[in-house]
Amino acid sequence: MNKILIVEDDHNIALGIEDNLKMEGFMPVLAHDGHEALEKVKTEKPDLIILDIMLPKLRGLDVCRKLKEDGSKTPIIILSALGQESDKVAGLELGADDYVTKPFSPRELVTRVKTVLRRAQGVKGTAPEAYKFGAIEADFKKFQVLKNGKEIKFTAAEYKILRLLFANEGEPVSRHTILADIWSEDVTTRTVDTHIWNIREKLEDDPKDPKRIITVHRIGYKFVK
Amino acid sequence: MNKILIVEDDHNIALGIEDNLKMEGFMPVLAHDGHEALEKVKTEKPDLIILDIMLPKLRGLDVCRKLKEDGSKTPIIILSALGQESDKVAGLELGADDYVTKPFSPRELVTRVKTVLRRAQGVKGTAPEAYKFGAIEADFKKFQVLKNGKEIKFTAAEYKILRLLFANEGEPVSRHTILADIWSEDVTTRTVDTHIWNIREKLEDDPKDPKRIITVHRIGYKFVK
DNA sequence: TCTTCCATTAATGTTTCGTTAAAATTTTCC
DNA sequence: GGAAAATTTTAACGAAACATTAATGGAAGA
Repeated sequence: MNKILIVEDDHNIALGIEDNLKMEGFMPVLAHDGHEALEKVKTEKPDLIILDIMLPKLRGLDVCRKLKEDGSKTPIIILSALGQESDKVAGLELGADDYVTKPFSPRELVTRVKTVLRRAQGVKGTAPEAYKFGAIEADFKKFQVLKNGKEIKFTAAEYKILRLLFANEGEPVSRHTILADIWSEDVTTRTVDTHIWNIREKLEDDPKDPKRIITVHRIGYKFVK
Repeated sequence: MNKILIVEDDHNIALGIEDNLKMEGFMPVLAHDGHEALEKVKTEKPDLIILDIMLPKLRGLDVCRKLKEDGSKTPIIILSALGQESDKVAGLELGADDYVTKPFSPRELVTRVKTVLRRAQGVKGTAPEAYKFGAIEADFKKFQVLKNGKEIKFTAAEYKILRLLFANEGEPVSRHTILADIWSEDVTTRTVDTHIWNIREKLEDDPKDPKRIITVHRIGYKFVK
């Protein structure tokens, strides 16, 4: 069973994450600041670290850097609020394996944890983080989507949906799956439609006649090359 | 008769599967989370495991991994929702023998169970949700059917009927079975006819003289290569 | 021949989706 | 901390897609 170190100063968030990971069968361990984090990495030897980038005493990025300096191979998922984009990118460059932006749904975090662990355990066939389809290049690690070499700006929600659709290229993803993965279940269905509409406006040549983000009536949406 | 372990947290789905397997002469055993599953594998020694990938406590993939680690040879069929492609792929690579995407028809699952059991003695090789008959290629996970390389658009209901017929290729499927499988309860019989008609219009070279979707008088319809 | 079952078409009813605007919320910036 | 900006969510309505019913004639089998 996988042990997961949660480095998070906000107690409520930490407990929420802990509960959700427990329910999924993981063994969570808590640390409230950077120093405690480094200590517990040694004593607990977790399989994965969930690291809030905004920490007291020692900044999350410093924790990340320190671990890598020490030669740690433990995968890291960064938690960051929006508007810390430079921090996120910096974190990824320091060797973080994934990021989750606040606010996130428990489900989303669990999905990322599973994905990163699977990847760390060397199972092939997992969704990559960079895609290139026709005129579109997407690198979700860099928060960057290019169309004909020009950057398209997406909002956080749009990124999350887009990444989900890309990861399931060719296959429809149901509204329900999108909702469950990205929100905590209880959002009106139409919200997804609106986001899809906005994504199409930015991504498609002709949003009225989409070629990439295809509606599969009564089933969901799918992304095609 | 063969003993089959159903690992599924949703009670209704579990009972539905159980009923259908019983009717086909199998001996179903239930487990509703990952820990119980591992336990029952030891105590019950099933011939096949039907495993929902989304489970509380212990993730389906971990159950799968754990079994293989323990050297279990018991075949596994994975149940997964739409849009969890990466999980499905990972599952197959972890040694699952087949997967079925929710929502599935009971009949289809039974067919898979039989196929996997038959295969368990002899040759290996997965034939999941994709079929190729003559000029027709069907990929139900992509919701895509090609005829001579060109896509034919089917509605959701048509897909379900088609998938049912394909899964029972060569054997007639009764109207009653179609109704029971695709609609929960009794709809007017004529509805099926209309859908069959529409499918023929799209699939057949000459809908008036069908070669693929054959009427078996007083019995039902069958799909032939 | 007679009855039952099926094909076929059109029409009606229902659900789902696209689209827009505006309200609510969150984030940014001062 | 508070105003402004950006984003997310809700609501609403029309349009499109789809499912179902109904009705008629024709084919198959007893």
